[in-house]
Amino acid sequence: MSEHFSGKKAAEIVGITYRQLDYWARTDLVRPSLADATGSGSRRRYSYRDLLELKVVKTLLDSGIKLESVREAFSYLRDHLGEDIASAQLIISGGSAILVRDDDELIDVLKRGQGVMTNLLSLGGVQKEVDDAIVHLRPADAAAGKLAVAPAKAQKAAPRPRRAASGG
Amino acid sequence: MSEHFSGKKAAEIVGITYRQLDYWARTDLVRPSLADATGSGSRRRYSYRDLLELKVVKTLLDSGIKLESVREAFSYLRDHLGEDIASAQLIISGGSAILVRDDDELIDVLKRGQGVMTNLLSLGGVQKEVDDAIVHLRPADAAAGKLAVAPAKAQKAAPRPRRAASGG
DNA sequence: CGCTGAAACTACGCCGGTGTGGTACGCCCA
DNA sequence: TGGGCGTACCACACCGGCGTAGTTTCAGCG
Repeated sequence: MSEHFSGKKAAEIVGITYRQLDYWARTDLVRPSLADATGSGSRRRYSYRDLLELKVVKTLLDSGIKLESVREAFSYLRDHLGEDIASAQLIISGGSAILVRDDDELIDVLKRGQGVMTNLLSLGGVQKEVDDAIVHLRPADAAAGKLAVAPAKAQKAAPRPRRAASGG
Repeated sequence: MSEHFSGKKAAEIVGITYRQLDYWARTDLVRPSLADATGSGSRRRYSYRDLLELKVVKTLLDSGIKLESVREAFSYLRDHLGEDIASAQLIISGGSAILVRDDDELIDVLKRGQGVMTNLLSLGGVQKEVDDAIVHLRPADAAAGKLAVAPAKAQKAAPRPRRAASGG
């Protein structure tokens, strides 16, 4: 029933316009992994994991990153991001990106990157925001706590929906 | 003779197109502080300090930051950036920006910013790059070391030389 | 099995940030 | 004071990333 999210819901939850969601899907940035659009009238179905990705994109945009850079960062993210999202730190710099799990490691990377611009994002916070938004936008029944569990599971069970990314 | 830089030279040194330099000057992002344009045929004169600002902008752009965010960051930078450029770390996040001088302070800020995107730049490296570029593009006479002094002064005038620009 | 509403699609426009190319104007030197 | 050259200016175009409006088509219901 509610393991998936419609396009509109997804947009609401992560705080973007439908137009953005649509554009990102078409241009291969974040596609619904449960059900892609198959023409006019069909329906996209976003997974919880997709919401996380959408939220990361939005967060990056809000912080002043160009969409182009976000695309490049994501080609890296998809390969290296496992289930343990909350504890990871994402660092992007131009076209490159790095994932860091440990705080000390993070500091190390920062010091090494002298002179080079570095963009940093704590993924744990992103996940929390999405969870909160889902609960807030819940139509009553889910407020019963059902979905408060599902997200935790979703990140563990999520297989990797691989789509053909066309170049970058 | 060489305390200032023409528009074209400035663009060369920092590695941007003249069109960008022109656009940025017109739109009030980085203006030549020694002599602004007063109409067609006039000449802009950039100071060394201006070069640093230009280079910071370019570095931010290269790292994937939107020009709009750069503008906002600079309105903060101009107020708070003193002489001690080399030891400062610039952190921007969307519209806000922070300057950090100390490494521990930096780490503190990063941890505090859980979930919020953070963009980080070490200004010391930027200065070094500019200095190198100036030397490399020198037409002989300046290679005599005249200008190698002026930049050095800028960073030495600082009250506390915390971290030398050697790292990078 | 047909209706209907929602969501995907299409077409068009806008704006910021630049590339290109041509023009006009000062600055410097003779 | 005039000539040449460097440079600012101007007009035009383009492209990405959307907003807006209108159209098409499917999903799900009765």
